[in-house]
Amino acid sequence: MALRLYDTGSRSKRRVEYQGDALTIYACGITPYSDSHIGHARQAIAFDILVRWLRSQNVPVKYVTNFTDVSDTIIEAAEKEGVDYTVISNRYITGYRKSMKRLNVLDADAYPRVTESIDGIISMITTLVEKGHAYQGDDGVYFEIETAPEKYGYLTGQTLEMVKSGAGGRVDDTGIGKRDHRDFALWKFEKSDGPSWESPWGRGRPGWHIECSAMVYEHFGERVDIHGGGSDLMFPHHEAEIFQSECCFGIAPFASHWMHNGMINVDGEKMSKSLGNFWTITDAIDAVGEIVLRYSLINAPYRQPIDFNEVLLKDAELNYRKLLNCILNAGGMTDGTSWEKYEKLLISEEAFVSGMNDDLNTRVAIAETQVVVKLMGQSLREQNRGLTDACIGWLAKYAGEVLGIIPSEKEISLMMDDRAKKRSNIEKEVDDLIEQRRVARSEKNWTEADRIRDVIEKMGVSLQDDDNGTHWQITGD
RNA sequence: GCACGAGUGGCAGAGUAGCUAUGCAACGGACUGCAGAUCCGUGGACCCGGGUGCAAAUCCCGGCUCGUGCUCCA
Repeated sequence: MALRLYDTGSRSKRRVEYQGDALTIYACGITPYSDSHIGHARQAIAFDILVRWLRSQNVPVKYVTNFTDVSDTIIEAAEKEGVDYTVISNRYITGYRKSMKRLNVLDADAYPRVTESIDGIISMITTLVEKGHAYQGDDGVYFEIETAPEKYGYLTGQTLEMVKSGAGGRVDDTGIGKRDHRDFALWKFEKSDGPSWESPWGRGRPGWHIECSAMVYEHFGERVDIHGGGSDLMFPHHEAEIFQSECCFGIAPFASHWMHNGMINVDGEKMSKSLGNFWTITDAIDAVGEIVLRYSLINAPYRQPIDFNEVLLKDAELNYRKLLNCILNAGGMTDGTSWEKYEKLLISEEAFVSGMNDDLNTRVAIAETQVVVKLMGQSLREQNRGLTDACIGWLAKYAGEVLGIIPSEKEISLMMDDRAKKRSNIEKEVDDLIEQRRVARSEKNWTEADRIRDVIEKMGVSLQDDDNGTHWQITGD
């Protein structure tokens, strides 16, 4: 396979390979305790682009992403509202799925939930206890780091000693029954009346990390080709998964590639509720539209931090408008037009493909898309239908199918209808005004001509004067 | 403190040894009565100091600055 992907484990770009019938991808999803934010959107889009790219290259892919549908945060939210915890998790899962759809994120093959994976979780913990990697403490079952110290720091380069010295007071609150503060919980015993399940060690609920190991096993077996999530999950979450899965099944590596997307800052600061610079996905979509949001989130390659700010959004919006206008001006999408006769398009294709194969460089991919949009602008001007159709074919495949930044054909044709309707509603009036303006212009009455132009533009119409007279079109909404 | 990553034109942001990134902005031009839109073109950059090379933004060493992580996190 031509795709080279950065692997956090080896800290290098490595060729992607797969062993079974399909390439397996697991991404850690959200904990649904509040509205999803643009950081969640970025993570989902990064993996969506990975899946779309592989599929467009005819690689069979199985993609699974989970919901951590039981957690302290969910339980707190439920208590606050006086509802069952499932009310909270279901509400935000529904909201998340809805947002993903709007952002053109394709459905994963499965969305497992912790609460539906309890059996698998218990069975993994049982094995870990039997093999001597886990022990029961006063308040839960813990994984014992000292039983596999060589695995510590695989993703983050941290050593056992560093965590002890640097973590300050925070390590005190993570469980009182541990032998070592770096051990992590596999099963937490029931404290009050929160959700809990029977287990060989007593009623309780899973620790945060074990769910993903269990779900990967359930869907893919002992190992997975690509595993990932936000870079903030590297430690401790993903390192904990490595301990659990590798020790449970006696295999290594658990994941061939670890893929981590970068975080989002807002106006140069970390996005957080307390700073008040927090964007939920729905807020962002309301502000700029769903595809512009998606465009802005793939403007930088997935590993780079993104600064979410006015300039980024303005840029994404402008470039998206250009793309969309070209398509609308060309009369919408056309089916299956190839571009192999046009050398410029082949060159752009080559650049796009090699950019994507180089660790999913969406920045290069977007740059090539912009090149093609420009070419299409020339083509429309010259009324070169063959080239225009070829450009549309290129854009449909690369900007549409791969990057997901073109609305569906259905939406495009709705936009076209809408334009046509608007046009026919005002056609007569505009034509009359243009005629009046033409007369004023022929009399060199520029004041009157400009006044009429203002009137026309207020109707949402833009005029173009050229040799053949005056043309007009509905301004992009 | 330790770990990981980053510092590129006015701005966003690719490139990782020799060949135009791209977009916005600026400037010049075509078109226009003017403007807008569109198109054509121009200039301008590689944090600092050393080193290796015919050649370094790109590799190596040192420094400075910034971001993130270090058991809530996408």
